[in-house]
Amino acid sequence: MGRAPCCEKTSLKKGPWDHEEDQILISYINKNGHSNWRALPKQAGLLRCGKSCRLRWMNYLSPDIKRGNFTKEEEDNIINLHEILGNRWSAIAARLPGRTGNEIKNIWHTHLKKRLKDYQSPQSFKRHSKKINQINNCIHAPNSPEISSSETSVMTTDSSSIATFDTTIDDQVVINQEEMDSSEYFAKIDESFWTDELATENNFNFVTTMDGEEFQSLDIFNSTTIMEDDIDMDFLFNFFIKTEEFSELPEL
DNA sequence: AACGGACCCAACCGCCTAAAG
DNA sequence: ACTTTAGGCGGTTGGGTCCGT
Repeated sequence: MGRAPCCEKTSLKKGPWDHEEDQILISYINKNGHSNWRALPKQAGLLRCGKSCRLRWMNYLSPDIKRGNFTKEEEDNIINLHEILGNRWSAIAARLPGRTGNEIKNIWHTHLKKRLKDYQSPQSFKRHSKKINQINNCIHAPNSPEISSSETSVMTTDSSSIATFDTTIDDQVVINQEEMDSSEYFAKIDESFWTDELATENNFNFVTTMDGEEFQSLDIFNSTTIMEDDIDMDFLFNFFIKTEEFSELPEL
C-alpha cells in the first residue's frame, strides 16, 4: 500500500476559473492556509482538483504576485538570468520578486526570445562590435588579457580560469568564469576577482571599481551579471585592472 | 465593418522527485 | 524495498484579443 488514494478525478471542473471560484479559494486560503492542496478543494467546496487550485493560487491569486507589465529592467534581468540558468523558469522567478515562473515563461516566449534574436542580428552585432573594439583597444597591454574579436565575447585567462565578457546584451555585461586547463594565455585573475570584491546580500552583490563606484551585480554559479544601465568602458577597465597587474595603463 | 493572422496568457498535460505508507 | 501519490516543474495548447488589410 502506498499513500491514501488521490482525489476522485470524476466530475471535476476544468477550464477558466470564474470570479466566484476565485473568491472561494482566496477566502479559504486566507482563513486556513494551503498545507494540503489535495484536501483543499473538498474542504473549500470547490469542484476542482488540488493541482488546479494550487496553480490558480500560485500563478494568479496569491497576494505576493506583482501584476502588470514587466519593466525593462525586469526584462533585462530575465534575459541575463536565462543565459545563465536556461529554461529553469522557477529559478529565474525566485530572483524576480512578485513574478511567477509561468509569467516569465510566457514573456520569454512572446517578447524576449524575439528581442534576443534582434540583438544577435547583423545590425546589432555591428553596434556591439564597436563596444568590443573599445575593450580590445583598452586592454591591449603586456600581460594583459586578450580578446577574441571574432566573437561577441571577451576572454581573459590564467592557468586555471577563463572569463567571458558577454557584451551582446544592451547595457549589461555578463562575466562568466569557467575551468580551463590550458596555461598558455594571458594574465592572472586571482580569487579576489570573483569573491573578495563582492559583498553578498541576498544573492545580489556590489562590485566596487577602482574609483570607489559601486555597481549592483548578481552572482549565480560561476557567473557575475553586472546590473547597470550604462556600463561604460571606464568601468569595465577599472573593474578589470583592479585584479590585474598592468605595467602601463593604455588610454581609452 | 469584416476577415484573418499574429500575439498573449491562463490553464492543462505529462513527467520527475520526494515522501508517505 | 517497493508502490503510490502530492507537489512542483517545464512544455504546450487553445480561446480571447489586437491589429493590419
